[in-house]
Amino acid sequence: MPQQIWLMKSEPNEVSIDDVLAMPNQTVAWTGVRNYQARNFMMREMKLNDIVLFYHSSCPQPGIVGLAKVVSAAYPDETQFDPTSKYFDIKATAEKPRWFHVDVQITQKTRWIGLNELRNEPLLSGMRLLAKGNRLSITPVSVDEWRVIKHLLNKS
DNA sequence: GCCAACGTTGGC
DNA sequence: GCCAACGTTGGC
Repeated sequence: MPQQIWLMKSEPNEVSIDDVLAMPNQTVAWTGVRNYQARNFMMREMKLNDIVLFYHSSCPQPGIVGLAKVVSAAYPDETQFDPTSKYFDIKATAEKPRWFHVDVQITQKTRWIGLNELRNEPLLSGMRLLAKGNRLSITPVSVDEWRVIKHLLNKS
């Protein structure tokens, strides 16, 4: 499968792009996903070196704040086994883990492209992120949408 | 804090 | 398998 592009949401009060930049290798284990569709994207469709748009959600300035890439295959999310974690899942076992995730490495902090700016771009009207009622924390981005976003990034 | 929209759970 | 009730997401 050719390289794909993804948009991944993170809440900056949990893990901001600056938090990730401060981590070893600027890499974060994308734990805590508890939605099957988002999990399945990571388990079944993500490939090494896929491009990731790093998005801040549930915050005063929601939007794209950086670029990243997928740097691991999917593996079991340790937080599902930890009773003290808010992501603990009592139905998950080491033999049959429920939740998997990849590791993501920041490649570039970019300017902020706010939700409004994305919405105001007609060429992005089909973006899954912008679909009415979308709540998925991981959404695919088409090659055409990626091209438009790269263009936006090159503007001031 | 509100609330629309969606996903999950569990009784039947 | 249906679907009501409940929980979560996330922008505003």
